[in-house]
Amino acid sequence: MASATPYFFNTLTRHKEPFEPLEPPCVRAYACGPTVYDHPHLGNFRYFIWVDVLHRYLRWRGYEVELVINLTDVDDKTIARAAAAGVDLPQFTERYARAFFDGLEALHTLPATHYPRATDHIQEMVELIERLLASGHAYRSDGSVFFRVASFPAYGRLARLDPEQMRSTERVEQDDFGKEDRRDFALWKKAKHGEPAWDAPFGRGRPGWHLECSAMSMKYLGTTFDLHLGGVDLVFPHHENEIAQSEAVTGEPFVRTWMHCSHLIVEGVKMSKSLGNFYTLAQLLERGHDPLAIRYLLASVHYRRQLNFTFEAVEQAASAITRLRQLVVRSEQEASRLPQSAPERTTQLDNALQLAREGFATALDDDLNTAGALGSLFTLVRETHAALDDGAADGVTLAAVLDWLREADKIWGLLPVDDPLLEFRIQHAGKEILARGPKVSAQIEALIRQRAMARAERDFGAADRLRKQLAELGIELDDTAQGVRWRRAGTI
RNA sequence: GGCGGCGUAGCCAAGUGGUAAGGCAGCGGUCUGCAAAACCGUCUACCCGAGUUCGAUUCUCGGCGCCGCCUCCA
Repeated sequence: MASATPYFFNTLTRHKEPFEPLEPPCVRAYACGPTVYDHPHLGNFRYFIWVDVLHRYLRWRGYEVELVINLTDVDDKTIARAAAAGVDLPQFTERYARAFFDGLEALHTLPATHYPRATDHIQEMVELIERLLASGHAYRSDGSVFFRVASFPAYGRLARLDPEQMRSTERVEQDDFGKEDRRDFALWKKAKHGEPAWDAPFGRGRPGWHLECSAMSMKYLGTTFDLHLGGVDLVFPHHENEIAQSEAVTGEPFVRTWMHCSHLIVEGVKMSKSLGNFYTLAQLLERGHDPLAIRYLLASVHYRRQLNFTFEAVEQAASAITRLRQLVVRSEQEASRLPQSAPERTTQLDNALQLAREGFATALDDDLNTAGALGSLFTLVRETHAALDDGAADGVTLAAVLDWLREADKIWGLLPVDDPLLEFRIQHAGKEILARGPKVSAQIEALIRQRAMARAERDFGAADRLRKQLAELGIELDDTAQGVRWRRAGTI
């Protein structure tokens, strides 16, 4: 692929900036991961799909991406929920870590390089705290340790918050007791009875939430790295605090580009349990929604725009995927029998391909404009169908289209991969029929053969009965000019 | 109260200082034994008001509506 420069919107500067990794071709990225205290919901996956598309885009652009997604497995919520469930914390969090990974798999995300867990990095966090204490950026108070925000003048730069105003906030939290300044935040929380705790030189306790991300990101990616990703809600205080504690320790810039994904709303309103419109991925899959339709929908809206999730839109997404796959299926069927030289009139399809390539790349390079890229992609889909209908396509150009669609799909992850195909020819009643589809049982294969023969005899009554019989077995048939194609119901 | 985002056809959603991608749905055709897919045609959009401009959906201001952040929620 051409080596155009991506432009990303950097929350730090609030501008789109050319993205140049510190040490190309390597890109080091950290994405704030889930707190594993419940089944991940749609909003979580909107974010993780975005991370995945960004990951795939960077690889597609030729970068070697080191992606770290952490799991928060110790915090107020995990502790409280585990206690309520009467389960050990590790056992409890493992349950939801599993649910998280299951969801990622169902949605066809590429694996990250590391999935570190907070509880496996207590030592790294303790070391950071010791260094912060030694340099005066942190202080002990009643068994806990707090970060001294006043010692870090750049505080508030990411979130664009006025430090003076923050100081005068009325809100009082339980953990605020013992702070020098309202803005200070906990690095280490004093052990409470019955809660998980670790020994540390400054007292037994557990880490504050923000610290884990500093510890794990710097451990795996270095003290300065390229990209740090999160949901918009994390801009403040989480990321602001990460910057403060990390840069206070290292004296170096922590992250070069901060990117944040907007939230998802459902049917036009905020997703919340009290409104009854709160959905986990597992719930949607149980309802029979196609995970890839969900993937498509979540990926098709620009990440900085609030995404309005509707059930109608999921169905529409499923249709859109079908359209894309239909073209791939058709092209595969027709490519080999088309002339392998390019007659002049195919320049039309070739032009369409070039336009699609350019439009697609340009859109993605512009702050990962997925909707724009899909526009280019589907324009080519239409043009290719039209060229095939008009007999204006040659095998070489069509193969190039097919190659490009597969290349583009490295970002979307919607096309079936290495789906084993079964193919056979039936010669009957003076006709030869090609049949192809995914692997099926011998019984189903026999029915498909029978029906093909019935059709060759023009015994359509029998053919329709067999079609119906196969439908009951979950197999649908498409009769095309190139032969019969079967597929599992609901797939393409 | 402070800060920010959004408002494009029936639905989802790009984009642009010179009347606007794409997907889905609708309608009318073509093709098809049936079914599906596909193709062609078609319908329909830039929240309201003022301003800047030769010209604004695109810039500015105001209004309305929706959403979010302001210490642990992706």
